[in-house]
Amino acid sequence: MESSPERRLTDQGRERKQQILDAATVLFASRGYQATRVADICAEAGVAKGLFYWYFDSKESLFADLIRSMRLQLRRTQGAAMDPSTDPVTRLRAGVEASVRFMVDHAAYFSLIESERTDESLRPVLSEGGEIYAADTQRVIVEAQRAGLIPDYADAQMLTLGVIGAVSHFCQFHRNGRTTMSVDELANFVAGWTVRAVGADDRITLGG
Amino acid sequence: MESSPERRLTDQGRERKQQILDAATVLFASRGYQATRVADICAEAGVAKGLFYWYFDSKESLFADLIRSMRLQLRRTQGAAMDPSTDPVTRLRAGVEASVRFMVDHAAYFSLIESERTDESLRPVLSEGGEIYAADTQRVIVEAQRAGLIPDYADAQMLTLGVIGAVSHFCQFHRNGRTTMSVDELANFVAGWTVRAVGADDRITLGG
Amino acid sequence: MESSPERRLTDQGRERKQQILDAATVLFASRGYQATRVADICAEAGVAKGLFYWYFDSKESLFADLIRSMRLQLRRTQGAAMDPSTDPVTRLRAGVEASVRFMVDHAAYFSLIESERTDESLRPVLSEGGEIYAADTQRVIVEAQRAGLIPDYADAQMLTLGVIGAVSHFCQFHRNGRTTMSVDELANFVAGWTVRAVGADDRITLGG
Amino acid sequence: MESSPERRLTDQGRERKQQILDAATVLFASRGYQATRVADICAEAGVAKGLFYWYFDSKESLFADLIRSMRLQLRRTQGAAMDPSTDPVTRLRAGVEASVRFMVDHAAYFSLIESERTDESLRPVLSEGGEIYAADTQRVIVEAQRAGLIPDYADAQMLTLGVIGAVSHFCQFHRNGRTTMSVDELANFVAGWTVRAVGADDRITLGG
DNA sequence: TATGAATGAGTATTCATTCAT
DNA sequence: TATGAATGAATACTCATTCAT
Repeated sequence: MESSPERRLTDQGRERKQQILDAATVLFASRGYQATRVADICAEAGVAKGLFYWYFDSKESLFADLIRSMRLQLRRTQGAAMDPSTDPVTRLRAGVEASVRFMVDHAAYFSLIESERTDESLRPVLSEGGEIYAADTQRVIVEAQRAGLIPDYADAQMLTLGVIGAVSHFCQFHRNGRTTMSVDELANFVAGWTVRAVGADDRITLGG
Repeated sequence: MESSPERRLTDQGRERKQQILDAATVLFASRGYQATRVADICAEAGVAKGLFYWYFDSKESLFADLIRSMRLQLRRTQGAAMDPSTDPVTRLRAGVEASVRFMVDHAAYFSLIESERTDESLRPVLSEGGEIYAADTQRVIVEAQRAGLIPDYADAQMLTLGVIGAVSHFCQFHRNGRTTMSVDELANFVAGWTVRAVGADDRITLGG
Repeated sequence: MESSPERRLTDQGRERKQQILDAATVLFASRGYQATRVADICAEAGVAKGLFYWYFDSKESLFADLIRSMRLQLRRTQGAAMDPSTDPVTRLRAGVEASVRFMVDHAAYFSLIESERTDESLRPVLSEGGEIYAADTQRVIVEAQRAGLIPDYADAQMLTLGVIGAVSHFCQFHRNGRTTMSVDELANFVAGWTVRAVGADDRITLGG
Repeated sequence: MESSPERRLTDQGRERKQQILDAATVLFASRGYQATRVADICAEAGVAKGLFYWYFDSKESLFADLIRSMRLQLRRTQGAAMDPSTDPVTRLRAGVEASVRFMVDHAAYFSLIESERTDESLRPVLSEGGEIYAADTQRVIVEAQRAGLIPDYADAQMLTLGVIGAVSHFCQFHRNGRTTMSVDELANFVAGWTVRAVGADDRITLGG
């Protein structure tokens, strides 16, 4: 459960750790969590198997590290995109677009997150940080509802889940080559899709 | 790849096979495919380990059987719900509602399908029948676009992917206890969500 | 260890048993004892798996039956070929030739016997009847020694082992396609080989 | 097919590998290849089961290693015994004697090689190096024929097969306790047997 | 820090044999 | 006699993790 041994790492140490993280990222993304062996990761990273456990407590904890770091970046990116001076729907749209761009760029990580959901041992790790990432989205939806820009089809939480799910799903499709849209087109399409789905008047934001 | 040994099953045989399938369903759903041992399935079904291989070629082939059967039922259920005498958007709405109801009833199976996507060995099995199920949905969307009930935000395939993804996603949320909606409320909500998302005028169908 | 259940077989029963024996013969010879499954034998014989155990106690006992029957036939054939009115070396030669002919005709069985020698479970079965078959050979060698036709290079038992080994070995080579000799040439060659090896004057018997 | 993972072994590593090889040798020889479990080998060697696969790719590959090494040694031993300055028949005799001595000393290995011939999976391994070992024997036989020391009863290849077969057969008998000859007696006897069998004048070499 | 040898629990599948019908 | 469903012991191989150096 715990991520990694608390160690003061030298510069070389940080580098080594990153090598291992990078190797794991590539392999997890292409083969999945289960099918990726610790031995593979070490081989890919060019380090001995024993060293893995100097930097990480376990394969699972490495995975958790990866997920956490990715979610954090996603949240930052999304947050940065939502200009507080704009109206909530515009912010929702901007957040979705930024999320799509980020997810597509880091498609490998996110397909992982989505795919390993029923792995019993990973469930805690995976469900852990979801809410944090969702918080910003939910906030704009609540604001939009208060401002009367979104009807009360459902409570904000449900709409938030829908938005996040849609972003993730469409990015998966893109990753799997099931659409030929460019990233820009995709971002725009998904933003439109979610804005309409939550019940905001599409034209308002388009015209804005 | 192949499902199961070709055998003429007696009534008792069919029953036994079903026992094993049922046991597998329960366990796969709660633990995932990987974490479920053939031995567990047999214990749960109350049969000897060897008998598993009398009815199935492998753990994987049983899983494939399960998926195939579930997809078939889903398609039938959805198809039956779409009254051809109604307009496309109404049919879309009806299909989505039926899908939601069915998926929630069989949540265990579908969480599996969604979750095991990166398991290398299962990828072929899982991607195999996806398109078939999507066909009916895509058809109504195309019709709706031709009838001018849905704008050309995107091509029908992309919208179809979105609809299916939304249904599946919301059902997952329900299964995970992340919403307190009743099934009826959920079905209605998801139908509204998708109809709005594809760009249909929500009121038309609501008023119909 | 015991061969088969003592049963009074009907005509049909005897036929069925023979079907199974025939099937086993073919399969044992081509795949070896271990690699031949009881299920394979039954499939080849066209009977249900359960029936096997009506006619035989076990896979091993069937094998024992096969071996015994083959050895018996070999001994009869060899015995018939050794004309008691001729001198011992001539008889040896005749016996070897007959053995070679028989073994080559039934190469499949004998390669089995030779090959499964270290299979722990088969050792008793396989070593059981060897002496019986050797007895006739040993007798002529003893006679030949007494008659001064063979020097005392070694005791008769050792020479007998050598003769039998040679017959079996050369027949294996023939079976494996390692010689292009015809059966007649082979029989003649092996007879010459053994007669010389035991130390008999080759010319005597050739001229006889 | 391949023997073992390519690894640079430390001294300790070589030792460990040898421990496992030794254990396997003993067990294969007494129980046969099939009946010997990897777990048995490891227990006998006093190492954990997993370590087996650090040094060997599979049970089969270990067996192949064993066979190859033994054949190589046999050939060297035999070759060293055949003094090139002597006549071919003397060399044949010397080679046979050396082979017998070596085989009796390493009876365990060779009974294996002879016995596992029909094991489907081992056939390639077993037939692989047979010819190499035979080459030296065949050479002296050809020379002897050219020198007129051996009549043309048969082509050299057939005679070679016979010689090798005889050596192997008699050594089996010795191993099985079917003769009470000492190793020296056995070596001398088998040499005489083969030299006579190929048709060389026994006395020439005895007098030499 | 770094290595790689060592550990051992864990698992899908096979197959001779038994048994109810 | 005949069937084929049911049993369960047996086994090679994997891989996360630990440890001596």
